Amino acid sequence: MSTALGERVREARLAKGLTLEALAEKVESSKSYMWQIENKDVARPSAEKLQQIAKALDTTVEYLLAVEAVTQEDAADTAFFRKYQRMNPRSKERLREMLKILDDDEDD
Amino acid sequence: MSTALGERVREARLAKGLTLEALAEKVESSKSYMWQIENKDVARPSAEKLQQIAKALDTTVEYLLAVEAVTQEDAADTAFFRKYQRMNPRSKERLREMLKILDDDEDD
DNA sequence: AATCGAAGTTCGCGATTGCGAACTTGGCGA
DNA sequence: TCGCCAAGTTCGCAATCGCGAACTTCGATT
Repeated sequence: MSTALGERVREARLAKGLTLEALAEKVESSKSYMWQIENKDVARPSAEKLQQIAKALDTTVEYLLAVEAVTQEDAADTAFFRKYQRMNPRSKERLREMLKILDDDEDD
Repeated sequence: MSTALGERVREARLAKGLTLEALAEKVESSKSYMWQIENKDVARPSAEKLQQIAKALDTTVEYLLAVEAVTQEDAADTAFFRKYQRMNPRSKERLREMLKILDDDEDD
């Protein structure tokens, strides 16, 4: 009766202490539809809606949609990327440099 | 008559040398619908469909949906993340450590 | 225990998605 | 130039989205 998507949305919503109505407002949607997404397995929202939801809940569409269980690794990855995005351009640049070095090192 | 989404899908599809039909097959959809997404501004695909498209075209839902022009910064960010994801766990771990350090440094 | 409000749930319906199948276009070889 | 085939396009319809408005639950307050 509920999907992985539904469970993830609910979990993220509650984690932020939001009600269905509050989420609906952030997302410019209706609470009845937010409820359906969380509870009815027929609810397959449009990409636009889901992106708004992801943004409101501070995650990504990718994460919300992931079919299989998200591994620890995946979770760490998206968390990493979110932090990265919030950094200032100089720090980003430095991280990108470091990646380049590590990446080259991998060929051995 | 065509949207940013449509243009991005078309661009990515052609870049990979795919026909509408070939893309449709990868995505488990129809070529008529692929065409509509690229050409009709009423086409607002479901999140699931768009994720399959993003995967087939080697991008992200986020990128395909981005409303405004994607800045150089954004492009660099997603490119960075894609590379990061392909690295081995040890390298990832090291990058995460580095981010932590740089992140703390930003408070000054 | 009665009332109140906030959160969640159900229902019905117009609007939109997504598809199959037929049709058009354009390039190329005989 | 004609036929041929692949790629792209149009059309009509079933299935689904997404919403408003009413209804239910349930805890808190008196």
